[in-house]
Amino acid sequence: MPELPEVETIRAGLARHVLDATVVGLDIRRDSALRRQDGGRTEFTDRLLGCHFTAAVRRGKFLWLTLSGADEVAAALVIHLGMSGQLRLGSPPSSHSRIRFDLSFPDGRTEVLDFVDQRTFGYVAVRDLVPTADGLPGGLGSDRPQVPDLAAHIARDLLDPHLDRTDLVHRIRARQTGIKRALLDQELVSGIGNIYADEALWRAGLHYARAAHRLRSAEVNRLLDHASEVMNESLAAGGTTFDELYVNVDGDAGYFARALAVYGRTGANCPRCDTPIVREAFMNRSSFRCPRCQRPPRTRR
DNA sequence: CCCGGATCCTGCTGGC
DNA sequence: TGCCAGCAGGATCCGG
Repeated sequence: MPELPEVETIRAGLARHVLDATVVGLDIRRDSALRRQDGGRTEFTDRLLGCHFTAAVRRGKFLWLTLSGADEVAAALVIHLGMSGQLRLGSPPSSHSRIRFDLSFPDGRTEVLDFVDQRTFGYVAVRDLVPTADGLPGGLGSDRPQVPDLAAHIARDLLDPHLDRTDLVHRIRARQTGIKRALLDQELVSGIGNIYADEALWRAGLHYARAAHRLRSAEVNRLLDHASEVMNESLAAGGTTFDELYVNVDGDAGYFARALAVYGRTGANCPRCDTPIVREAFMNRSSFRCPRCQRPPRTRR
């Protein structure tokens, strides 16, 4: 399940391997992978063929390759991995490959880039770039103040040097909802998914249902520090690989799964106090927590 | 406007 | 052994 560290690992891989590559061929194997493409496969093909990639950029879980070519409008190939999307370079054919990109490099070398996606929540699309609301760079990997229209509503993430932390804390505390729901809201702060939300809450000793507006600024700041710390640690380990639905562009797994304290560890002992970790349904998904380190809030009546 | 629940999808797993 | 319910969860859509 790619969250910020996994998407960033993939972005860095693309930045290393496909910049300056020209798209010389496309094999669209499943139309639904283009469901966010205006004009469908025709427009996708027309806008992409002959372009080359100029930068690999990321904001939260959104990834894009900026394009240079015949198109007069600034555009990018937007990639959202959903929950099982992968980008693979020079990998053997996969039955879950949705789009294949034939790339040609200035030195004459060729390579195939595959968008692989088992559970099909991911998508790719060529979209226009629009100015950022704050005039600051659109994401990690580019100095241009532009983002794809599709990602214009997505907030900056915790690894973004232009994130306004004071404003973020203020906006989280203005929410009439539980703290985990706020952490997962990509319009508040992007990049955090179920895994890193649970890990950050465990590190901070907070229950997922604690009311966001009842937390002190210092508590929210501490929680965000933990979230950014756990994601940086994961990034250093190449991300979290559970069930092989996440690998980097070279097909390698990440090693952070072994460092998780609570996520997916039902019945295992809390690393801090040895109490068995519990799993609970919350927001239509699983939440893992230590029942001792993360006590439920008293319900108001 | 804000909040929260339902929904899309596929493949694997566990229970009977 | 075979079948089927349940589970995994990104973002988005819609109703209250």
